[in-house]
Amino acid sequence: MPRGSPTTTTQRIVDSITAAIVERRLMPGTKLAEQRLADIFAVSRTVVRQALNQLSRDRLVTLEPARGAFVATPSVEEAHQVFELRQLLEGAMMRLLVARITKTQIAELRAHLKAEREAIALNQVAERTRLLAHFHSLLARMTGNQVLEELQADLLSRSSLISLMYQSSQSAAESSAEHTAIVDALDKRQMEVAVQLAESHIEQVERNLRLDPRAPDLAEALKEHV
Amino acid sequence: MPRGSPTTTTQRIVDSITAAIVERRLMPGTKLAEQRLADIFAVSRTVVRQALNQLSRDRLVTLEPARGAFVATPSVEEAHQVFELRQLLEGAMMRLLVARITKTQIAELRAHLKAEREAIALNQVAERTRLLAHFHSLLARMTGNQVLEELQADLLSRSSLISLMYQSSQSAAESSAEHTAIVDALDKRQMEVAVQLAESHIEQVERNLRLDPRAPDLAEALKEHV
DNA sequence: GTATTCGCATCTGTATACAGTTTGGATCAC
DNA sequence: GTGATCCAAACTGTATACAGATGCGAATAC
Repeated sequence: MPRGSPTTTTQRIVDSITAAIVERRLMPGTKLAEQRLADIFAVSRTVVRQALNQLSRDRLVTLEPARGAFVATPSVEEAHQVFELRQLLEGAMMRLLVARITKTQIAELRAHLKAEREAIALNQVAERTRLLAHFHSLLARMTGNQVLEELQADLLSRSSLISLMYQSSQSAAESSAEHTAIVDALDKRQMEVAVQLAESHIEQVERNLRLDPRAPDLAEALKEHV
Repeated sequence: MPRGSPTTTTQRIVDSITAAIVERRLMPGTKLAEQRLADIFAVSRTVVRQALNQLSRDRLVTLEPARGAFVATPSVEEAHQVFELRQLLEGAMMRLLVARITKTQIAELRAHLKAEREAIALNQVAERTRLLAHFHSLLARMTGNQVLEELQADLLSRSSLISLMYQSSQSAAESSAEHTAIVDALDKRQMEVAVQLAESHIEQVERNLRLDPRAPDLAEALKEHV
């Protein structure tokens, strides 16, 4: 059981804050004061600090010495690096999956794709966002490599923070179509096609971000000196 | 500055324990009692606990509820997954590096290779082990992707723990020769050759481990029930 | 002699207390 | 009226205190 024990108090708080960040209820740069969180979760600052430390290792929170914890504001450079890594990783995952994916797993993916399309058709924004990200979790899980799966989970939550910071102009329908193409290639065991599709999909996701250096850097300059 | 601040007290302790584990001064399974560490480092248990939490996220230490912290004893399965991920990742790194590595970097790698050979010739065991691992850090750094570099650092320390748990029968000279072949391929921009060499190198490292399921599983069974 | 149970010592998990730093505002000088 | 300085409130970082759990050993029953 590599991943932390069932549901310790600290983990509960980590999960709660993670969800709040990913679901855009906490915006990047928001200060996370220890005492306030302690009051909210009805625990002592000790436990809150542990949670904040974990979140900082996940890069969802940055800790500034003697100043406190803030929801992370990933730089353009970091954003690019996260997506570059995802591109490498998901390409590599395709090579694994073409060799070892089962018919059952393909069916599971197809069911997921259907759910994606439904959420898109019904215009359920939160749900479709969740599903579009979850597709990538599924792929990682299907490699059967838990270390890889955990890494992917980290990268996905960071991606999520990045996407909400540099709003994406990507069409959900387009994304879902790309997912479908990837599953088709996997189903037909077309390795190079799958790799190519997976890599260009991530590239597409990145390209659709507003990675305009001006706005975010201004925000960061602000944060540094105010 | 993604990586934690310069040298906080906590980080000092994390680094110290990490070094102790990697340099085989703390064997897998060793109990890390909080008060003893607090005495050794002349700090309170609060700080030690923070360090242990970080180490547990790096998978170098496992925390058992109400029982304490222990130097991790990675399972055969986990070992395999770490190496599988490294194989994917380093293969992918080659694709990046063939495209962007500079002559200066190649020269740096060649200098490193020379140092490897010297340490091997002089039979400096600790130094040659360090250098053989550092080669992989260098490759990661040269991608210019800091997120990737940090991931690689994590995987390398885990690999180090794994190697000392399942002693490697690998010849250092052979490893170094494989490193040289990889650099040659990068120098000549032979992408597929470099990828192939990098992947088979990691495979070779894994194959040379005593991944005998009996011994370690027995040790773990022990740990669970005694 | 073996096995089981009870109790004490030790250790972890959490809360609280205290010291040092940062921050924001008010006061004062100009 | 504008700017700098100083002070107080608030917050972080660390240590300590306390409660609960664990584990080991002695004592007892069989």
